[in-house]
Parts: sequence; structure tokens; C-alpha cells
Amino acid sequence: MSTRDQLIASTQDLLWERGYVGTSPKAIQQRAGAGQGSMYHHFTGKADLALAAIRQNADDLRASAEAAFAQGTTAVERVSAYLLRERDVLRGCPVGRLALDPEIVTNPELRAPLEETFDWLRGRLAEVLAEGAANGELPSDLDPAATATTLVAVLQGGYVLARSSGTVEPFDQAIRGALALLGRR
Amino acid sequence: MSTRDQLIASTQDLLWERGYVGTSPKAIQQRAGAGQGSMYHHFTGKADLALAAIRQNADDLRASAEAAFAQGTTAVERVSAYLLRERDVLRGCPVGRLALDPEIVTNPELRAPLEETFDWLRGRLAEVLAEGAANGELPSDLDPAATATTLVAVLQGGYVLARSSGTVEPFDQAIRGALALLGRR
DNA sequence: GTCTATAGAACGATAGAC
DNA sequence: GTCTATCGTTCTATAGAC
Repeated sequence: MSTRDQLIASTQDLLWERGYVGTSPKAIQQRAGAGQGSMYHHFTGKADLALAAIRQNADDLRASAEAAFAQGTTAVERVSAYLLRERDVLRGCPVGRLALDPEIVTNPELRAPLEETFDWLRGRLAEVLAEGAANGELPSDLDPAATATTLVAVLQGGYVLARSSGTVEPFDQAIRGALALLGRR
Repeated sequence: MSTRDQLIASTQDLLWERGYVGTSPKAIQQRAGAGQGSMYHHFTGKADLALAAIRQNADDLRASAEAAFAQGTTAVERVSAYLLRERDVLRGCPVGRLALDPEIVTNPELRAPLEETFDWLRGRLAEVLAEGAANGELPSDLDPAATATTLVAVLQGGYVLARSSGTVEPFDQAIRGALALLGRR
């Protein structure tokens, strides 16, 4: 792994843990085992490096979501596979976490990957739900787009509640409640 | 309003906007129109002042939620009143926002108000849902506690999606989707 | 491409006058 | 109770040797 890649990987971790405001170039360099010179050689500054790391976090999320959707055959199975997939709940979401960061949302370049990721995720989930509504697995009057957004929100909000309580319990309960609402006949 | 109260009010605003990590004593003092001496006279430091501000934010949230629950007579009306109440969506939730902050979740004293607030909110919402399930307004097999947690998560996640996209739309859609799931017969 | 040295500002806090 | 002065550290970035 090149020094450049090490720097990106360290920044991914730190952004996930501490957000943009809470992540310093010095901390990035130390975790990457690189000096200041390396960082400012490969990137113009903190924002530039953060952008690369955010894009990588977004790509990773997309890949693991796609993998979950591939599990199961029925629409409900595929949605459940995504919602119930293994997660480090108390660590939260590497992408959603950044949406609360003031420096991210006010910078169009840094915010763009967030918007794209959630647009894609909501769309992908809506497709699966629409499939289920079409083949009778789910009610035909179900609004796929709105329901997809609700489910993504449950995940993101589940992280917030779990971190607030210090335990995974609210996250699991939120998912369980959502699946129950979706599944009842 | 005393200088002490001004300091707390400024900190409430700044914590909401920028989180704990992103809020500096200097910024608090400037917004409050007070000097360093005042702040360190009334509070032992940043964490002490933040605790007072977080508690106040939590109390405010609780009061406005209680007000929303008082609107409407049926259970569904009361839940809807809470979910649809006017909000500055792109500003996010003053309490939930802090759950993503590393310095908050690792400090038991600072995290406690978050946990208490969401425990209370989930419980309060569960009561209303249980009422609806008991009187036939909602399905009798509805799990009030899990559903309540799901609804609170939808709100918190809705803020995340709205801030990611820069518009209120995903928030509204998430709420709409949740109410549709809850309301269908 | 990586290192060390250094810059100027902001960080959180303390001291002491009034 | 509030002010200004100051402390030692960290922040983000630049300079220049190797």
C-alpha cells in the first residue's frame, strides 16, 4: 500500500470516528506513519485529502450494500438482508456521520458524495420494493420511493439512538419495528 | 437575562450548529458578549458549560414534544402531530446531533442527557401507540415499543438524509413513508 | 517523494487587577 | 463578577534540505 493510500485509509478511519472538524492533519499523518511533507505532497490540504477519503468511504458503503442486496431471492429477503447485515453499530455510518458536520454540509464538493450515496441507496432500495409490490409480495399500494427513504432513515436514526444509549439495543429495535410494519399483512 | 444564562444560550446554539468538538470557548464568549473571565467564573470549563447547555436543549426538546402529543385526540392524530410538527429540518436535532460527536459519547456525564431524552421520547411514543392498539385504532399485534423506536429513528435519520441532500425533501418523504406503513389496514 | 523546521493563528485554561 | 494579559499546546500550512 502506497503512502498516498495509507493517508487516505487513515483519513477514512478518522473521519468516521471524529468527523471532519475533529480530524487534524497531524492525527492523519501519525496514523498513516507519514510526515507532513508526504501529505502536502500528495494532497493540497486537509479538504483535498478528506474528499478522497469520503469518496472511498462512499464507494465502500455502496459495494457492501450491493453485496447485501444480492443475498436472498424474494424482495423482502433482499431488503431484510440489507437491513440486518452485520454492522459495527456503535461506530455508526461512515457516510451519514458526516452529514452532521458543519464544514461538510456547507462545502458543496465535500457534501456531493453524501448526496450521491444516499440518492443511489434510496433508489436501489426502491427498485427492490417496487419489485415486491409488483409480484404481490408486498401491498400493491406501497409507495416504493417513500418506503425506501423511510428504511434508510431508520438505519441512520438507529445509529443515533444506539450511540446515545451506548448500546446496540435501540438500533435492533428500530430495524425490528420497521420490518414488522413492512411485513404485516 | 443574566450573563450566565447568555453563556448557556450561546452554547446551546453553537452545540446545535457545530457540535462539541467544533465549538470553542472563544466563540461562545463572543456570541454571548462576555469575556473569558465571566465564563470561567460561572463554569469550571468547556465541558461544564456544555453540560448545562445540553441539559437545556434536552429539556426544550422534551417540552416541545409534549406539546405536540397534546394535539389531537386519537392516537394516530397525536403521533402524526408529533412527526409532522414544524421543524427547522436542515438544522437537525439539537440532541441527536450530539450522538455523533466522539467527545460526547465517550463522556458518560455528557452522554447521559441524550440517553434520558431518547428513553423518555421512545417511552412516551410507545404509550400513545399502545393506546391506539388497545382501542382498535391500530392493529392489536403492533409492538408499541419497537414501533416507537422506529419512528424516532425515522426522524433522526430524516435529518441526516436532509442535510446530506441539502433539501428537506428526504425528511418529508421518510415521515410520509413511515405514516403510510403505520396507517395501512 | 519524504523529511525537519518553522510560521501565524486558534485552542482551552489560568492569573491577577479592578 | 468581569476585565485583560498570558500560558503552553495544537491547528493547518509552507519552506527548504535531502
